[in-house]
Amino acid sequence: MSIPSTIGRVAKTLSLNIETIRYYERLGLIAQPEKPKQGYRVYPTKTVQRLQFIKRAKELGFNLSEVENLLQLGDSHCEGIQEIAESKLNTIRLKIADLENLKSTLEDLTIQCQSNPDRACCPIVEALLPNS
Amino acid sequence: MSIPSTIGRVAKTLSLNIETIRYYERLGLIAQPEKPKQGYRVYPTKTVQRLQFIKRAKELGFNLSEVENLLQLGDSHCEGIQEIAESKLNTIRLKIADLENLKSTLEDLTIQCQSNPDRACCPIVEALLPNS
DNA sequence: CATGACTCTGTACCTCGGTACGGAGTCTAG
DNA sequence: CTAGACTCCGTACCGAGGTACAGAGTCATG
Repeated sequence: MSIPSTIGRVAKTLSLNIETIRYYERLGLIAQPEKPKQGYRVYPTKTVQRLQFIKRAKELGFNLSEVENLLQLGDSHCEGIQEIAESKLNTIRLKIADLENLKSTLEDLTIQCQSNPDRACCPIVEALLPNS
Repeated sequence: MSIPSTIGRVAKTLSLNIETIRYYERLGLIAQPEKPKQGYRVYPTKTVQRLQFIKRAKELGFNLSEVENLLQLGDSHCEGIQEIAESKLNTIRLKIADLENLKSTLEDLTIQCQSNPDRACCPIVEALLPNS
């Protein structure tokens, strides 16, 4: 028999807090797993993967309700998925474009900084604002 | 004489809450403006731009202490700026790369979805996880 | 000069995303 | 069989980022 995936083990392998896992369960982001051994949660691989996905999505800056939406993509049966995915994609594209803007502004800025003869000035706020 | 930029007007033009502006002042993100007219804050253009910048940066997913760092770029005098800017640039580049990953995964996914003959399945969680 | 709109300061309160803790039961290695 | 580690549930608490008063003063318009 393989060692059972109890909450502590899952938490350790995913680098999540035990309480966080239970918190996600309370929120309904993951299902409560079977609790055969006198009430201890034992997690199936699917749920562990789901937790892993939640973690990854959060690191990318999605909040928990957005994560919930993303997970719906996997839960539903190819119906209405197109729209959810497309709108999520648009959000992502916009975010990338904005970040690209900010990136090139900052790049220009550091170049200006490097070739700056006097060490006063650095009109950065002025440089950043025209983008918006 | 032009109409004075009181807090309410600034809030309205930037779509910020009045309390939020005062909150940023408490945090030191913006300076307390002159208060000539019997104690009413009157905002110079610089501060309004600064607020605009804060808002923009926040929309891009920076938290307030990161925003503070970004603002330091504009406040300081070309000393030590290079390092701050470079590290901020790296953060941004990583964030963009991550989002690009997620984007292409989602794009593949929707294509798979479109060409899916039966409307069951949609193995999205499985599709997303291999990236991590 | 009064009425309504605006602002002031200070403090209390709210949501989100967790985190910690108490008190009890369970499991396991020696 | 017992000590220590793990888990259960419920509730309380935390930090970040605001948001909402209350009670008082100010300004602008008829």
